[in-house]
Amino acid sequence: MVELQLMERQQPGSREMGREAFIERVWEWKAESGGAILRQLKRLGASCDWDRTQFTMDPAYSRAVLTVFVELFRRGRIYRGKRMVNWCPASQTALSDEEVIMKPVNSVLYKVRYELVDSPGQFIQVATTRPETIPGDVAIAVHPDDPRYSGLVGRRVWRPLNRAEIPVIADAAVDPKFGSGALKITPAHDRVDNEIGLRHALPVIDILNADATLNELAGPELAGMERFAARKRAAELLGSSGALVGEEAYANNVGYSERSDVPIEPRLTWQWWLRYPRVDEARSVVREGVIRFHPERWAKVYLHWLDNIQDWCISRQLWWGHRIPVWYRKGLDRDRMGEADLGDPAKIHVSVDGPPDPENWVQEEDVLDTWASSWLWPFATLGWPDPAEMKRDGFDAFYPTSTLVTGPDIIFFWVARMIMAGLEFTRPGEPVERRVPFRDVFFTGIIRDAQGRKMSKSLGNSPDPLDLIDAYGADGLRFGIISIAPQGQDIRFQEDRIEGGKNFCNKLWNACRFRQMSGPAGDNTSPRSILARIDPARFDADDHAILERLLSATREVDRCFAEFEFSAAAQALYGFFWNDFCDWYVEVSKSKLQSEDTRANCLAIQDLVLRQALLLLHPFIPFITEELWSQLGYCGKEGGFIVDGVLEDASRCALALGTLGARPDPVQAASVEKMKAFVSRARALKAEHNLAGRRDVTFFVTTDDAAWAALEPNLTKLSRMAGASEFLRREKVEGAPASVTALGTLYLDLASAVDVGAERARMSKEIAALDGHIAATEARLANRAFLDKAPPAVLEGARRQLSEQQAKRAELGRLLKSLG
RNA sequence: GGACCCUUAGCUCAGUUGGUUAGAGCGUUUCCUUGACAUGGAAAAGGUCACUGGUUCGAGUCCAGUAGGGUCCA
Repeated sequence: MVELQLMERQQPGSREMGREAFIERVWEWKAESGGAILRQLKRLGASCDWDRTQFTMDPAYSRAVLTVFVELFRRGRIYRGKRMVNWCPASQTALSDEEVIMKPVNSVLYKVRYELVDSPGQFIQVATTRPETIPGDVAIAVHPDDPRYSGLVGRRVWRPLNRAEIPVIADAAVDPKFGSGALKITPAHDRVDNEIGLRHALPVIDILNADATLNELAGPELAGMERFAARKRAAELLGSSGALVGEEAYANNVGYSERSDVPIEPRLTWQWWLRYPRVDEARSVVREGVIRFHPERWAKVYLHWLDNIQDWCISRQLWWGHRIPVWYRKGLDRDRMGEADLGDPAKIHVSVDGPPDPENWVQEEDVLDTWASSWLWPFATLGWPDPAEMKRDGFDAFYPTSTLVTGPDIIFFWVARMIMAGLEFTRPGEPVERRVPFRDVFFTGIIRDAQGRKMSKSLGNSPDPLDLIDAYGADGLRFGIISIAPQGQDIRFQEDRIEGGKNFCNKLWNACRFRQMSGPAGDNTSPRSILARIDPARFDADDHAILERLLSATREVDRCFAEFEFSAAAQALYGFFWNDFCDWYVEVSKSKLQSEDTRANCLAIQDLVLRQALLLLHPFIPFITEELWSQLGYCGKEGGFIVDGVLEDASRCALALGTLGARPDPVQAASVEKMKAFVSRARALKAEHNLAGRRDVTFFVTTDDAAWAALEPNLTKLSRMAGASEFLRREKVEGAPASVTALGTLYLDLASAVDVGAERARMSKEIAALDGHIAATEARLANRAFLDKAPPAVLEGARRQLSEQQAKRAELGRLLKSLG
């Protein structure tokens, strides 16, 4: 980033400014951008312990990183070796396998023939996408069992570029089905070729410079050229010499540098390598559930990576980072160092503080891969390795941490490595349960844009959270995002959902405002003081229903948190608050508040419900809930913030209500569902007859005594809800638009002008649908096997359903007939 | 090549041991500014749950296969 910034500002690059000056620049940049991220988190309402922010380059943390290097070196897990690495020619550093991104590329496959030395005019043909590497060829390899080439193994061919004799060898790694079945071997520029070269003791011809231009070993025609220009030139040279037999389009995968997005070069260089510690233990803690992944399936990805783990290239040819704490004796020829020399204190010094006589030593120039510092995060942030600092920072209390929240894209980079580091370095000798860095790992979805693309700086498709907060509020953004973040799936960013989050906050605000306007505040300072204002003897069905729903919503949120289903929790709260509380209870409250009998109770119940709702919502929308908590007087005499409030789980809430004798009655609660449907049918009748705006419509009801007994005490509320002047019970009604409900048949009193045709059509449609359901239910109940095998509750349900359907069908048939 | 995920309303997605007539938000249509809220209320339209088989009394849900899309690893 800093290199980019320097380029944009047309300032001197890092090489010109030198190591010291460059590092200083990076610190400046870190101060700016690191601060920006913290500001974003704070505005989002993240409740972190801001006094404990740390950076991996801080002195104390840095000491932990170097200590780990020294320890791992001492334990024989770190070594220096000249091996194939992924080389980024743009930033001129090695990369780990995890930093290489494979991309499908449309390449050209060149078919090149190599002439046999002892038999001019006879050729062996190979296919390659990289003809510019031919000067680095040291052999042609074929599969030992390939009959086509059995007579050629051991003979020699002419290398067509930078002409020289090279042998034909046999190696089982060659795929006889690819191309012609013969492979050119370039040990300096391909991993597989390198292995084959080692097996056959072939020489290595490195034709590339660090910047991926070709060097003099590539021969006079290609030396000095850039690699892609050299590829073209090589093809031309092969063509003019007759070695090029043909070319065809070819789709293959090419590794790109994550750092600078150019194709990487496999390259032989001296690097520092780590043999991962605790691989088996890291496998078993996840397999056996000491650490649990959510969603669970990521464990497979993790285990697969561990099963195929390769040594980690931890050195980088960069300036910014933790400089490797290795010193070489002055005058030592590093290229000729062997494994044994690493243990020779006369030649090499490895320590955190450096050698006592620095004038005789030269420090390693390379720095560590950034992940070689991040993997220590769970304990290096808690004072490790210094016992006094560990005590001060609370290592004993906080390690292992509880839950790591992260993205699945860094499962190898970070999660797996943190687990291994924790197991290796913390609490030696103690059980794994004490050494793992965390117990649960929650993988978030990756936020994509509306087209499903990953957000990236180069696409410019990532919105600035601060802009979104300006437009929708931090709470709106939080609630919107969480509501579109299903467990385990990537998230498509849609701004209208963020707007939905804002609208929900607005709804919450207004509902609380309604409470404040409805009557004087009672004592809200504790659940006990609110319960003391509630008289269960005065409960009506709606009171039972809202308390019942409050408990079930709380239960659902409890469950969601236990299962890491945050989106489902937010949706449960949305539905409860908007549909159950606002759309129904607040509306019926408008009647209840008119009567002295029910008024105080209704206000107290609202206070109770709002208190619990705010507590439940607080983790999702912290700012607005904190404000409302204070406004509605829940904070108590001595102050107190909701963020410090205690959220009781569903069973404790039920217990508290039970103690008061206010346990919600499920039968009463269920009757409210019928009344909601009743009101809904009444509204629909009005709407169908263009009377939706009228508040003075009369309805007639034909029903039995039991249903009327349920309706009668609620008629005032129901009239208000339906926009009716009244509901009148009748024995018989003729020629009025009607609707069948569980509480009786509703008739719209439309003295004049019933559109008989439209009514008949509407009713016929409803009857047809019902007939379909009845037939299906009858068929199920007629099935002997169903009767024998289905559980009684299901059978009972089916029978009840059938009788309800039949009753409704009969009533609709009668109504249709009465229309004439 | 290997592994995993996805395919449900116009769009984005829920649907967790198989069990009444498959849900939500947004969008669409119609109506409504009534004293919490038009950032709102009411009503409505809209789905052969990708396809084909199988298991089962019963499948959006379980199994196998096919097609399409995505991700990771080689």
